[in-house]
Amino acid sequence: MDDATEPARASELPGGRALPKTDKSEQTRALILETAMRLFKERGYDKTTMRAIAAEAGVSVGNAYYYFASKEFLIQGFYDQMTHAHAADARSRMAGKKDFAERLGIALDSWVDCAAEYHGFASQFFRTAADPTSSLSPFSNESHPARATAVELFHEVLNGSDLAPKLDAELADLLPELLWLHLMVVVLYWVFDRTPDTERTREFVTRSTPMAARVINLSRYRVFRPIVRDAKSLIQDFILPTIGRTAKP
Amino acid sequence: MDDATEPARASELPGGRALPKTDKSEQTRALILETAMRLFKERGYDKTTMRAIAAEAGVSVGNAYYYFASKEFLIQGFYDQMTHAHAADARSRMAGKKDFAERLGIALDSWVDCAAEYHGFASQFFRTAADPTSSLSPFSNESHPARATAVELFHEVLNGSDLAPKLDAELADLLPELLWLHLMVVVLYWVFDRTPDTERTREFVTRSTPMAARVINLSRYRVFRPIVRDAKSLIQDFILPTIGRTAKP
DNA sequence: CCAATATTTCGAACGTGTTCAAAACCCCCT
DNA sequence: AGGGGGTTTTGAACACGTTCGAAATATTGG
Repeated sequence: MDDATEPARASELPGGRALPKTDKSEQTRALILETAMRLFKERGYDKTTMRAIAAEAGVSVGNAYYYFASKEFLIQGFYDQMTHAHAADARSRMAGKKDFAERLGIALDSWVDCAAEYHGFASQFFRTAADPTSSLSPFSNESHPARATAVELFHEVLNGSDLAPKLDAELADLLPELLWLHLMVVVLYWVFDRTPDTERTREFVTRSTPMAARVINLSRYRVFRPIVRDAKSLIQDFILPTIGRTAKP
Repeated sequence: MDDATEPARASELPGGRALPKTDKSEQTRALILETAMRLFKERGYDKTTMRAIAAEAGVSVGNAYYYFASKEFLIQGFYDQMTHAHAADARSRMAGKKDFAERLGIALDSWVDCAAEYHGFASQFFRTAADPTSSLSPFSNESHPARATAVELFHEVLNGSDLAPKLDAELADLLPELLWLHLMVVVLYWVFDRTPDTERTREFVTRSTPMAARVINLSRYRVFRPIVRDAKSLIQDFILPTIGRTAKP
C-alpha cells in the first residue's frame, strides 16, 4: 500500500541527493507537505505562497526548498496520495462485481470521488501536469510508478470481470492502458467542469462507460476484425511507447 | 482573412478598455508582439523576460503591459497567427483533391509544418493553454474565434471531399468538430514529441488519418448503426457544449 | 568526550512578472 | 494660442519563487 512512497519521494528531492537519514528529517518533510496541502485546499495553489507554507509549518523558506525542489513538487505529494487512495477505494467498491461496464464505472466514479476535495486547485495542478518537460506530467518517466499503479488497477477492472476470458489475448493486453487513457479523458473533462459538485463529469462517466464496454464487446465480431487490427497496431506503435511501455521486441 | 484579428485583439487588452484609437498605438503593439515572438523563438519562453522584450523593442516594461495583460497573452499572438496561416496553407494544398483521407492528411500535415518553427517553446505554450481558467485554453470562450476558424477548415475538408454526400446529415454536422478534436490529439502528440523534426508526429498523422477515414466510412453500414447513434448523442450532449457549441434546442 | 564530518536549518538577497501613480503626448475645441 | 480631455508611456515599487553561503545541529570515529 505504501510501498511506492519511497521511490516516489526520491524524485522530489533536488539533484541526486541521498535519501534522508533521520527520523526527524522525515517528520519535517511530512509536516511541510501536510501544511502545503492544507493551505492549497484552503486558499488555492496560487494564493498559497512558499513563505506562508514555511511560516505556517514553523520552518524557514529555505528548509522547504531543502525537501522540495520547487513549489510544484509539493503537488507530487497530492498526486501519489490520490493514486493510492483511488486504487484502494476502487478495489473495495468493485469487490464481488462481475459485470465489466459496472466495474469500469466504479473505477471512474471512484476517481471523481477521491479527487473531489481537490477540484478547487485542480486547474493549477493540471497546468503543471500538462508541461511535457515537467516530471509531473502523467506521461513522464518520474510519474511511471503512479501510472503503473493506475494501469494495474484497470488490469484488475478487466480481469475481475466476466468479459476478460472472452477477449483475445493481444487485445486484453492492450486494454488496461486504454482504460487508463479513458480515465485521462475523464480527468480532462473534470478539470474543465464548472458545474456544482462536478455533476456533469459524473454524468459523462455514466454515459461513456457503457459505450466503452459495448465497443470492446463488439470488437470480438468478425466485421470489426480489420478495424480492430488497425487500431491495435496504432496503439501499440504510437501510444504505448509514449506512455512508457516499451514496444514489443 | 484578417477579419478575425480585431475581436481577437480585444480580448488581449486588460479589462474592458476601449480599442486603440491611433495608428501609432497599433504600431507599438505590433512592434512589441513581433519582438516577443522573435525572442521566444531565439531563447525560449522562460528565458525571455518582459524586461528584455521591452528593452529590445525600445519601450518601457509598463508599456508592454499596456498592450498585453500578461506575458502569456503575448502567446495569443502566436496562436491567432498560426490559426490563419494553417487555414490558408491547408486550403491551398487541398485544392483539387477529392479523397477524404487525403484531404484530412493534408490538413493535419499542414498544421505540423506551420507549427514547426515554434516547437521549441511549444511546451510553454501548451502549459498555458492547458489551464482551464486561462482565456488561452483552446476550449475557452476567448479562443472561440480561432477555434471557429479551425473548425470551419475541417468543415471544408469534409465538404470538399467525395465522401460528404454519402453521409447522413446529422453525422456530417458533427464531424467538423470531431476532426478538430483529431487535430487536438495530434497537437498533444506533437507537444510531447521529442524526435528530430517531430518525425514521429508526422508518422502518427500518416497512420491515424486513414483509420479515421475508415471509421467514418464504415459508420454508414447497418451493423454500426446503434454504436454510431450512441456516439453521436454522447458527443452532442457532452463534447460540443464544452467546446462552445450550444446544445441543440 | 572531542574533533571532524554530514545533515539540516536559516534568512537575506536575487531575478522575474506585474502594478500603479504620475508624466508625456496627442488632438480637438474655443 | 491655450487649455482640457483622452491616450500612451514611463520606471520605480511590490510580491513571489527561488538560490546560496553560512550557521546550527546531529552523527560518526578515535
